Formats: sequence, C-alpha cells, structure tokens
Amino acid sequence: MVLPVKIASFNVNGIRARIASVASWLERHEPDVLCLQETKVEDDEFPHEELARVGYETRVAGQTGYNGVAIASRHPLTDVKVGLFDDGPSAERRLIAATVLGVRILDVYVPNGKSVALPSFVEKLRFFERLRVTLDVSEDAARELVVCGDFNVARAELDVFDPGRFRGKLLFHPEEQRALARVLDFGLFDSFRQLHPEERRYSWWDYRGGDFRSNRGLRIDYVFVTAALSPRIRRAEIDVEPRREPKPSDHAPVLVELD
DNA sequence: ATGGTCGAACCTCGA
Repeated sequence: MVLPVKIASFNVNGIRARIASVASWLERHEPDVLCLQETKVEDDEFPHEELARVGYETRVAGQTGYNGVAIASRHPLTDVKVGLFDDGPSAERRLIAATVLGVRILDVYVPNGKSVALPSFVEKLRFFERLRVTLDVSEDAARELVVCGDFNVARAELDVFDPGRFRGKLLFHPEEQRALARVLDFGLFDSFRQLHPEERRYSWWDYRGGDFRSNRGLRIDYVFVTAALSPRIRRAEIDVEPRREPKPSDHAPVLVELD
C-alpha cells in the first residue's frame, strides 16, 4: 500500500443536485478516494467531467431515480466490480468495489428498510447477509480492505440523538444492528469509533423539523477497515460543513486517513 | 403531533 491514504464516503442524495458542492469539497479536502451513494443517475448521465476537472476519475454503478453508487479517485482504479455476489442484471445498484493504491475499497448503499413492520425491512436484513457472503466469496479479510458507505443503521446509543425515542424503530432496531454486526464479524472495525470511543457525532439528519439545526441526528455512515489497517488510522472524522450549505444532502461526508 | 422536507421524475415515490 502507498501511504498515507485519505478515503472519504458521502451519501450525496442526488449527484446532479450536489455536483458543485461535491467538486468544491474535493478541492478543499483532496481525498485520494471519495465513495458516493445515492447518486440517483444513469451511468451515461453521470457528471464525470465536473469531477475530472478537479482531478478525479470516477467509476459508476447507477440507475434512474433511485440508489446508485460511484467511486471517484485521484489515482488509477483497478479490479472494478459492481454488485453483490448474487445480483442479476436488473438488481438495484448498491455496491461498487475497486482497488486504489493497493487498498481494496467497497462502497455500499444499504437499503433504508422503510419501516420495521414491512417486507422491505426483511429485504434490508437479507442485504446485510448477502453483503457478508459477497465479502466471504470475493474479498480477503487479511488484506488492506475498506468497506464504507451508508449502512442505514445506528450501531449504539451513542450514535442516536434520542435512543429512547428510536429504540425498536427503523435505523436503531436490534435486528438490523445484529445484521450489521455479522457483516463486521468478517473482520472489520469502525474507524471513527475506534479513534473517538466517547464522541457523540452524527452523519445524517432528517430534512424535516429543523433536525440539523437542533442536531437531532444519527451516525449511520461508516468507514470500516480490516485489522491490517485499524492500527494505522491517524484520523477519522465526520465533516458537518457541507450539511450547513444551502440545499445540502441530508448526510455529511465521513473520512479516514491511514498511514 | 404519525407531522415535517428533500431529489427525481412525474402529478407520487422513496428516503
């Protein structure tokens, strides 16, 4: 691995609505890699040029209207792979993987689930199982590997502004927490929590009800790393600045620096 | 209080 490496992840909630903000953020922070979720655009309409102008080559897995992931990099991307192990050609676009500077990177957008009482919640739990199988069959827990993105689950009380109000509800339900934990049992560590064991920081705030202004948020975006990288995390942050902009995404970028 | 607000593509859905 070529060191140091700076890797970021950002659910942009529509790349076309956010392209100027994302390009500006890339210019300010200059990560080696930026993983994007909810690009909400077909591959032939992705704004590649705007990211190339600030130095990034982008590989995409998009669809019309919903979902969509992309990896932007200042360095060559190799071994690009789209989708979960059992995805058919019409599957929702929620996973893209690439190798950059010797680091294997998986960019994930986990289904929201809608409500714990609906079949979509079962689909969310199944997605976590399928993500684990994808790791088992395609990736190596012994190597330098990053799994980042929007996981749509707060892992612990410290990751929720009002645990009492969220307990048993979507984004903070024990079943989805266990499902995510089984993915992490592959051999992944929560970089932000490792460096900041006590800090209450969020990565997502509902657009409604002035939730950001009142800091009523959840930490549901993560950068997970394997044991080969966990001792080498020098910085793990959530950058709330883009959430303060006019017309922001409802998420904030999360980032790590490894050396 | 089961509200509220976004993006994308339609006149509603998914989050």
